Amino acid sequence: MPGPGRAPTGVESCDTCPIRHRAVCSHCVDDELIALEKIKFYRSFEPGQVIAWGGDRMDFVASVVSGVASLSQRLEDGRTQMVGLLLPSDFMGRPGRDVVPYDAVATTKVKLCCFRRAPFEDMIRDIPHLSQRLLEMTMDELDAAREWMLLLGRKTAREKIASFIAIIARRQASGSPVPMNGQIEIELPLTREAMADYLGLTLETVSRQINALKREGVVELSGKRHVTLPDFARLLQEAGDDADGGWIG
Amino acid sequence: MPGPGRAPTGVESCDTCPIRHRAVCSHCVDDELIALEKIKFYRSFEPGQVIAWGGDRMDFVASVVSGVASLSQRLEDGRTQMVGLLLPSDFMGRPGRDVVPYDAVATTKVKLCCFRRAPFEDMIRDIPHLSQRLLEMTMDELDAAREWMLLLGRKTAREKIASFIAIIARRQASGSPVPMNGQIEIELPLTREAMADYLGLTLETVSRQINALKREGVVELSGKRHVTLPDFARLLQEAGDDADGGWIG
DNA sequence: CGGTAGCTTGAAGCCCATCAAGAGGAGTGG
DNA sequence: CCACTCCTCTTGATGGGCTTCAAGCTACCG
Repeated sequence: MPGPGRAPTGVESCDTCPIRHRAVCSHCVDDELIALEKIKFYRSFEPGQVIAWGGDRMDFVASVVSGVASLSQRLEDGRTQMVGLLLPSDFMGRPGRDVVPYDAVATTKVKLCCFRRAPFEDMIRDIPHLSQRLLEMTMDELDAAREWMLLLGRKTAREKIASFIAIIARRQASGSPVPMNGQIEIELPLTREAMADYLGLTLETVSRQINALKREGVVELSGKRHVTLPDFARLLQEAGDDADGGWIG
Repeated sequence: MPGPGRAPTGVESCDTCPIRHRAVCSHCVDDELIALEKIKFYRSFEPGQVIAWGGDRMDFVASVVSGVASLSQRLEDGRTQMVGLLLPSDFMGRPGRDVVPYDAVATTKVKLCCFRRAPFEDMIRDIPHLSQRLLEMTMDELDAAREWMLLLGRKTAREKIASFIAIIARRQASGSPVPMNGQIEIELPLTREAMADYLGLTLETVSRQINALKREGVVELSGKRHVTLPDFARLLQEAGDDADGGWIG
């Protein structure tokens, strides 16, 4: 296991930050940003590295700058359910609570923009632009969690896999709507096992269903992780959602 | 189906409101409360009555004053998953969005304290006490949703039922921790079918598992809805959670 | 080359869904 | 009061989808 991810970074400015306009800081203006920059620092993590164990104290909150991290819960006997998938611009941690409730793990190389907890909590209180953006993002996460609950509770294994691929495609398109015609290329950011933990399945079932979709031409695989989608509408149909993907405006 | 639930209420004051200290308004002080009172009105709904259909415009947000309401998502073929269970003091609706993404249904007699959308959104912007409380509540809901995801994705039918009963017991204890010794009496606020929609099961499985727990003395039933818990620790054990119930500080 | 991590594939079995029938209780009206 | 209906819930029988257990495959790295 690699050591702690304290990054030996030089100075990095918010001006050139890739998530400047989507992260928790996106509504902030000049002096607010300067105040944030004073309490921020970067940390990097390697794939598989644990960012925080459930139950640990965590003395910072953070935005994901690049890479993918997951939040997981675990039952005593080891059964694991992923409950959050953090992509660039997503926020990690909860102001007002210093103990992490879930295991946070880097699933790819991850770079975090971290804010020390105490000053960040003060700023949440004092800077409406910050707390309002955090409220928006938390509500978006709640919507996503509820979509996810529908998947976990009611979809078949095949639908779960198709839904997952659709979710990744949409999030990698990042903002702009996914074109319904034309090829779409995506990179799965999770292992089969992590996908199983995301979807409430076993890794064997994940493998079987992915290969079933491949055999039927719904997806094409190059290597284990790279996926080509020849017909996104077909994928959505397999996912069991509405034609438009069931996304909530 | 009964008509719309516009309540012919007389004046009702926040001073005597049962959810005054837990709802979205709980941090508000004198003049803030007066401003809220100007835009509030009450509506009541009968069991089974639809509060809002998914896709509808909703021109208010609301706090649940009494009773229980549910939020549900539905796939095209009719499969239904409950994604929210709203008990007294819970908040309904999302500032900044006027279309409801889920079906909202009263599962018991429900009384809502409603705020007209537009002025409420202005107040969210202008009154930090309001937006900060809403942020807290939204984060609590997100935590609950994630606990729920673990249940949906990884627990057995038996564990789901035990977990559900434990959740209801805790929420009816409302704040104060559930005593681990002594009898606990609860009232199930849902039909078997609604429980099935909550838990990602069929109503037959719900019925079978409840009666299995009864046969084994984990719960006692009087009528269909009233439950006595002779040993709460035993119930938690059946739920598969940690000894303390897996609640996140 | 061996070792390991990630993935695929096969075989067997169990948990839960599905289909079906009936019991219990509340409300209605004769 | 009883017959009737409707709704909720219970119980039984059957089967399928997914898990579990097991083995082998592929790529990568020492």
